[in-house]
Amino acid sequence: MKISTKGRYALRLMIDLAMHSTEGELVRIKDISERQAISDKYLEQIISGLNKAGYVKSIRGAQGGYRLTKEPAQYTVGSILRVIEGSLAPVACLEDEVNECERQCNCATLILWKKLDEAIRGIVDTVTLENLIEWEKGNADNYVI
Amino acid sequence: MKISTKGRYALRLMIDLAMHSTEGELVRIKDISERQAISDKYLEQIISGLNKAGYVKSIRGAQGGYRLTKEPAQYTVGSILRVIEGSLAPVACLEDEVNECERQCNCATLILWKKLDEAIRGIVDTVTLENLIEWEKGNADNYVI
DNA sequence: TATAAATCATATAGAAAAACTAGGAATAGT
DNA sequence: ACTATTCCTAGTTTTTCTATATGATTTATA
Repeated sequence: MKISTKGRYALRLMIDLAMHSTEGELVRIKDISERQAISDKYLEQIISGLNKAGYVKSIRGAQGGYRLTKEPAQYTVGSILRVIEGSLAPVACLEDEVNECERQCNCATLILWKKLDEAIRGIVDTVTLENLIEWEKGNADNYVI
Repeated sequence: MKISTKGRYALRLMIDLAMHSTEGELVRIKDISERQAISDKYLEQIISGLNKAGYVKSIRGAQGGYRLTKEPAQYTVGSILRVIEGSLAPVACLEDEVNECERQCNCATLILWKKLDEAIRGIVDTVTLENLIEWEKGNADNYVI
């Protein structure tokens, strides 16, 4: 019941990107890698997924880099995590439109999983990248004081 | 971000135990294994943990078996899952009393993880084994109709 | 046009965790 | 004694996670 390292890195990557590209400047993987102390090759893999999902725009070649394609408020945490981790449902049988589990007709735990799924979605689909940035700024202030 | 198979089996085991030991009768692993279609050796491992946690009482030898030690309403889903899976916190840095992560002072995502953790606990620490049994009975009825 | 700087693509290695499986010891009722 | 059961420990297989490695492709710039 853990968020993967890849998912956590993806959020930090998006926060970093948002905070270092306020005017749409391009940000290099290498810089994010250094600031966040995450392997650049690993970040490449992660951002590749975000790129294919259309969450970031990439420019290749020298002086290239990445920038967000939307305003931070337009990204929910859940949308980012799902690109990287796949479904955030707590059990596999909630993932498909049609539940193919043969037990579902008398599966008490399914009700539990649905409640848990709702609770999780209530957070991840509500909190946005903009919120994360606000919090990051708030914390930085606290840190100074 | 998934509940493990072991955790799901543990809940089904406890539900089965509760429903087949209403008067405190002993229930054999073999019977649970057959009813739930789960390997008996795997169930042994799982119930061993529950036994050590004092959640079930075991009687060894012929005519032996297991029974619950408390009323179903006394077990939260979270307490059962934690015996089997360990902490249900969505990130490791929420597990210890003292957060040792060096980033925590300016970690925006920590606020997110705390919210997510609260949401999860709001479900797993509220729903009890008794609730699961009620739902199981309710579903069984629906199935008949 | 050559060079350097960047992303893009793919493969693979290593470690850790998950999901079982197996064998036999200990215990207790008949 | 015999049988039925839990208890204990180790091992095995599979999968997933995390990260690294290599090189191709693209593009700005000297």
